[in-house]
Amino acid sequence: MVPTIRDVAQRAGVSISTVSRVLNKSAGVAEAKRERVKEAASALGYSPNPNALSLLGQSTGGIGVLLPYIAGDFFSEFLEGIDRTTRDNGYYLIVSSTHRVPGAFRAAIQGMHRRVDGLIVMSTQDSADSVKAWLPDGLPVVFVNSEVEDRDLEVVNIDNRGGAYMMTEHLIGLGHRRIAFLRGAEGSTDALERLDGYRAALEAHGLTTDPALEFEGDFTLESGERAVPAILEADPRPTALFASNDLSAYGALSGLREAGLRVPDDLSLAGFDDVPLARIASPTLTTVHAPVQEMGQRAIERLLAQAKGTEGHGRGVVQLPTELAIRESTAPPTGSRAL
Amino acid sequence: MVPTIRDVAQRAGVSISTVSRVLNKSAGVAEAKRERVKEAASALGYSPNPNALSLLGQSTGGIGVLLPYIAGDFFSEFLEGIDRTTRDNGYYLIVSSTHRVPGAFRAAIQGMHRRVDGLIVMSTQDSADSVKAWLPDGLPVVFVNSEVEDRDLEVVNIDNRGGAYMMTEHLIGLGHRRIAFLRGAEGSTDALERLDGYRAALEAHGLTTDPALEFEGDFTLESGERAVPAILEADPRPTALFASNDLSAYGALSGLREAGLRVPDDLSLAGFDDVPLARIASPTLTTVHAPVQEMGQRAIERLLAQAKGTEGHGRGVVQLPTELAIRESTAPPTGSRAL
DNA sequence: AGTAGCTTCGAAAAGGTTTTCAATCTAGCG
DNA sequence: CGCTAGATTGAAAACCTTTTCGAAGCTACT
Repeated sequence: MVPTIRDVAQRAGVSISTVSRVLNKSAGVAEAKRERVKEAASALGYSPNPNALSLLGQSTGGIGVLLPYIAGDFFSEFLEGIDRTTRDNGYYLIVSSTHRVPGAFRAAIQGMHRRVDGLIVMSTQDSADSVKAWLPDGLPVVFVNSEVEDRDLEVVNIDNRGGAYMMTEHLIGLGHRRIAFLRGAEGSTDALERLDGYRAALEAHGLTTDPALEFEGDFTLESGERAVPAILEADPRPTALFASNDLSAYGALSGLREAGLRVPDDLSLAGFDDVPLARIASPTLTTVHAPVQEMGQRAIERLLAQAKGTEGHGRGVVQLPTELAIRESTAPPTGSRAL
Repeated sequence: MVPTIRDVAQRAGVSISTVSRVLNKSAGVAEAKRERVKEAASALGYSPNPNALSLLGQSTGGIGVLLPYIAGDFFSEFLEGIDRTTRDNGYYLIVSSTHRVPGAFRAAIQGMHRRVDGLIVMSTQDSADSVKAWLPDGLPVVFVNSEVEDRDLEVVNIDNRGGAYMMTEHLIGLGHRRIAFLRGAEGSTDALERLDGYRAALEAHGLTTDPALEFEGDFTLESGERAVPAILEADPRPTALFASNDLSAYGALSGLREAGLRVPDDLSLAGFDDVPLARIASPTLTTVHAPVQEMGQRAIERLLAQAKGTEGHGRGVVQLPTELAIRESTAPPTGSRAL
């Protein structure tokens, strides 16, 4: 059986109050007893029952993380970023994924209630404001990669719009005029913001946005593969494809290869996220570098600050800047020249 | 404030015992009161405080997962496999990673103690038997991908040795005679078993193992890249490279390309794991398919069975079979012909 | 020497729940 | 009508810890 404070007290010949006092370094206990208690505690390998602590209203020591998925570079990198900082601060991580199932969010929050001191929520489906409504009052929360209206919520976002804008400009700069876009998952905020950046850049450069150039996708490899035939049938055929994320870009790459087209010779291809393999697999992928691990770190830092009450400053939205990673998969369109 | 059972009792005009009885569907409560209690509970949005439950010695509802890392296809796929089954059974997931730091394991276990009903441990560093020693008695545990001697421990492994053996045979079958091996992380069990399978296959086919053909690596992209110069300097130069995992295989691929060599024309390349991109990125990678998600599922199923006491059967080691995924990156060596 | 004040420590409450035990009430049977 | 068995319900213990409160013992000052 696991030792309780009572066992320690008995072994040291003192009351449980004294044991508690010694172990929590509070007020005066005679040196002799203090020694005996310490000895007894370590001999028994005692550690306080965390449930009892939580029940007393002390912190639970848990940080909840709610994600759409766990697998995949994007989410797992993010988790990794959180994990380290969390543990360094003596917290542990409770993770749950929703798989974009409606209602799963609510259930997950319900389940984490009173088990965690704070929550990091990546809600790509519901807006932060609506999720906020299911949250218990007073629970510190940091939203990540989420759409938000209430300026009083803490949010750490990646600058999706800016990244997509830059990438589109890069393609335009290479001389592309018909640039197709492979959309992300329906209802996802990232997907929308990236699309938005793409459109804005086109318009800023005097190119018209064309719904016929925006193809359905959902961030998966398969969706990238599936989209290729339709893209190739567009008339006139686009000279570049900007995919909403790297994974679907690779899917498209596979589909293009099957169709006998070469990248970037026949078609330029760009992604978003900068997964580790993007700079390795051939052709190396031009993409928008998203600081995912950093996003995790920032989120957890702000959450801990909030939980410890040392907040006050810094409410609101943080936009982490993205960077272009220009690699082999983009080039000037055949028969034209870059400016 | 969050409602407690007392609030429900008050609102329904009964004692807390009655509320508890109604909510736990135990013995007879008059129909009228039963109704009133149910109504009050749902009106208040009451749910029992999980800490109080845990304190009573009931289950905590938590399942702990200890991994070396979280990021990366291998680990995150594994987590994903666990996550779903866990949630479907009403448990939640506590995740911690050790980053292969010595001692981190012990600390993590300490932290999870009494917060979880069971543990899934992927210990690539310490053997399962030695980890078992730090575990609290009576805590259900399933080891995963771990070396084990004690036949009474529950273990779910991937057949690393068999997979590496098959892959090596595949390369030999193509006509390769000098097959280099890129080792995995120092001290990792997977790494050792895969190396073992490679060596065994060589010997079984009358080829001598040669330490000069076994190159240092640690499962990372970078280590694959770094190893290339040494591999190319080996005399005579190997005609095939079998990397301990896909990631380092891609690293090697990048290094090879930099050196001006083509895969598989100048050198065949094989990996292990079968990450999603392996069948997409060019050239598609010949690799050993490891059923990682399934491993997660099996582990959690056996753990839950153990926790619920419905075990009895099935102690011991389960080896999940691996399969060859033959793709473009392997071919007969130049100037020779396959049998 | 008596007492005020401090140090040291134990008893007990609180936190939320389940479960056991005891009590009350009702209905049925003789 | 009286008694017993069964149904229904509430009080209280137990889980483990921290913290408040109060008591006891001691020192030092008047």
